[in-house]
Formats: sequence, C-alpha cells, structure tokens
Amino acid sequence: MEEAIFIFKNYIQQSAPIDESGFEQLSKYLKSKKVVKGQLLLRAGEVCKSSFFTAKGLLRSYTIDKQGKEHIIQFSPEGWLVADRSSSFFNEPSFLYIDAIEDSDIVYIDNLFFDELSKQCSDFSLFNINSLHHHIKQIQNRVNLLLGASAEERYLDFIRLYPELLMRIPQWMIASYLGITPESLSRVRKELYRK
Amino acid sequence: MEEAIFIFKNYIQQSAPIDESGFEQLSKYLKSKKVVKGQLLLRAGEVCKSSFFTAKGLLRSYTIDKQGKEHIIQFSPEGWLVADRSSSFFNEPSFLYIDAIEDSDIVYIDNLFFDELSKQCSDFSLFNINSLHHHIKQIQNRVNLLLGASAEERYLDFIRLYPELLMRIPQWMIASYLGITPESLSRVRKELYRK
DNA sequence: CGAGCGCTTGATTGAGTTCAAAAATCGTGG
DNA sequence: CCACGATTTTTGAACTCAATCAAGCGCTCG
Repeated sequence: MEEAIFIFKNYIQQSAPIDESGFEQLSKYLKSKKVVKGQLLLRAGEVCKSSFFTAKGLLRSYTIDKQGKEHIIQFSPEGWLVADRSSSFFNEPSFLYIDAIEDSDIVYIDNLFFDELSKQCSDFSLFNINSLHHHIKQIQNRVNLLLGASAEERYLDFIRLYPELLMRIPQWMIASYLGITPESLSRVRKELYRK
Repeated sequence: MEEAIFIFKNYIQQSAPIDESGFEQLSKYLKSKKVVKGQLLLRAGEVCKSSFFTAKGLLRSYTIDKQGKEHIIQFSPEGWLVADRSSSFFNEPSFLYIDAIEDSDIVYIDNLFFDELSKQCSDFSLFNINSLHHHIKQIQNRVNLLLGASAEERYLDFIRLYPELLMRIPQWMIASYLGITPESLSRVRKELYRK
C-alpha cells in the first residue's frame, strides 16, 4: 500500500473501527497523488467530487472575489482533510479553489468513499456529525473575529491557533486568511515586536 | 395541543414521518412559551440546553465583544429554529445571547428531543445532516461577504436574502448583522435611494 | 405631551488600503 | 556554490471607507 494511503487509513481508523478487508473494498475510491507547489486540485465552478487528505505537505482553499482578490478560507497541513462540503453535499458548483502551497502527497477521496463508510460503520457517521459541528464552530468563530476584532487581534488569534504553520506559510497568505493586506500585516507585526 | 406545538409538529413532519403517538411520546421534551419583546432565552456563559422554534414572532441571536458591542448572528422568524449548535453538541458554555425582537410564541425543544427523534427516525438524521450543511453554507457565505464585499454589497445581499424581514427589524439591528454602524447603514441607504 | 428611542446628517477621526519603491529572501540555473 | 532574477517583506505617503462624536428630528407609547 502506498505510504499516503497508509497514513490515511490510520487517520480513518481513529474514528471508524474498520478492518483490513473492509478498507480494502473501499480503496477503489481512493487515489494517491503527488502534487507540486502551485498545482490546482479544485477550481471554482466545478462540482467538488472528492475530498483531499494531506499525507505530506500543505494545501489551501480560497475564493476569488469580484475584484479578483483571493481570500484564503482554510489551510490543510498533514493529517487534515479539505474539500468544499457544500458543493459535495448539494452537488453544486464550488466557489472554492484548492491548490498546493508545498509539494505534497495527497489522497483523493471520492465522495462515495464516505457514503459507503457511513453505511458500513455507524461510528463513522458519528464522527462525521462531530466534524460538521467542529466546522461550524470554527467558521462561526471566524465570523465573530471578522465582526469584532482588529487586524492585530485576528493575527494573535491565528498564531495562537496555528503556531506550527507560521513558518511554512508566506505572510501574504496569512494576511489573506485574516482579511487584510500584506502591508497591513507587516505593520501589525512591526508593532507587536515593539511591545 | 397548544397552537405553537402544533405548528412545530407540522414543521417536524415535513422532514420526519413520525406518527401521532410517536410525537406524543417525545412531547415531554417540548414546552410552549409566550415571550415578550426583549426577553432573554439564552445568555452567554450558559450551556445551550434547548433549541427555540419560532411559531409566531421573531428572535435574534447575538454575541457581545470585548468592547461591549453586540454583533447579531442570526434572525429567527416564524418557522425557524435557533440555538447554539456548538454549545449544545459539545456541552460547552455558549458565546451567544438569544432574545425576542417581538412578542413571540416559542417552542423550547430540549436537546434530548432531537436525540430521541434521530434514534426513532432515520429520515430525521438525514434532515439533520442536511441542515448542518445548510448552516455551513450560510456561515461560509457570510465569511466571504465579510472578507470581500463593501457595506453596500452586504446590505444588498441581505435584502435579497431576507426581504420579508426588512420592515420588521429595526435598522440598527440590520447594521449589527452586517457588521457596520447604524450611521453607516443610514448613509448606504441614502446613497442607494439616490441611484 | 414629554421622554426616550431610532434614524438622519454633519464634522472629524482613524484603521486599514493603495500605490510606489526599497530591502530582504528565495530559488534556480550556470 | 554562487549569482542573478523573482518573489516576498518592509517602509513611506496619500487616500478611503467606515467609525466616532455630536446634534437635531420625528415617532410612539406610557
């Protein structure tokens, strides 16, 4: 079994007690791929047919607004899954782009994989509901920050939540995630050093 | 059966084919209450033990930030459910306040109601997953607007999505929902008339 | 009928953007 | 391994959108 798939299997087994042969059966829905920095995995307008598990490397999802500006929605380092849940679930065109920030080993997981796994394994359904709630909590927190916190507060929140990503992600992408310009983030950081 | 509970039963039956006696059994988890304008149903810091179904009237959920400013998260008119999903699911203290914008008829739905209903009725589980995805889609859209749209664009989006609420909600609350001040919203509106 | 609340309007301020350019860092081919 | 071009980060100055502060108007409801 390929390394990336193996890592993914371990990830799944944390939440769903599926045996070797059961996993074997579902493996037809999995594809391991190496992607290079900058490579697109999902383009806005497409329906999101699969999720992406990062075995090694780093992905990002982002939107592009009317003025052509990127807004990063999520980073996805090792051990994370990324996809456009809404697009997958409702079978609608996605608004998201997903691409690689680093050369990465990715498992492409067809949507059917999760459907089948849910049927076979009720623990996984619970896990799925759990992760939907986590997702809501995370986005809701982001809304709160965008509504009520300054650029500096949002940056401090980011380094509190994702300290390990700080050195891997270029600053202009962090700025994009925070909803500010790279120049503003640079000034925020300068101000923080001063203190 | 009280009017409000009856309306709620119809609401549930749209998604879960539950019979009269089944509903009867679960009705111990329901309480119908009349609340007056301004009355608090949930306070930040409390664990959210129930959801609130609006049979008649209008609720709102909101947070209060460090500077003491309110930020409205959601409006809940007739036929809507509101709660702090994260708080209910993870059994954590809520960040939300929920109160009544109008005198309202509300059904208090104990969290156990949904647990039981899910067990008895698999259609309802599907409905629940569906509504979690809708929720994610809605919040995600809000993040996109906060990241990439001007005050005017956000207001236009609001009146497109909730035209029927416009006359029922005071302007300063709409401003709070949009993440701007009442003064700014007043100016945005003036500008839109001019066009 | 008056007190309070919500909305508007004006003047001023301020956080963050934009534009421009220099400085630092990265990465890649010779 | 170094050099050079590209990308990223920093810095500066002007600007802009929305916030703040302040005042006045109009409604309603007690």
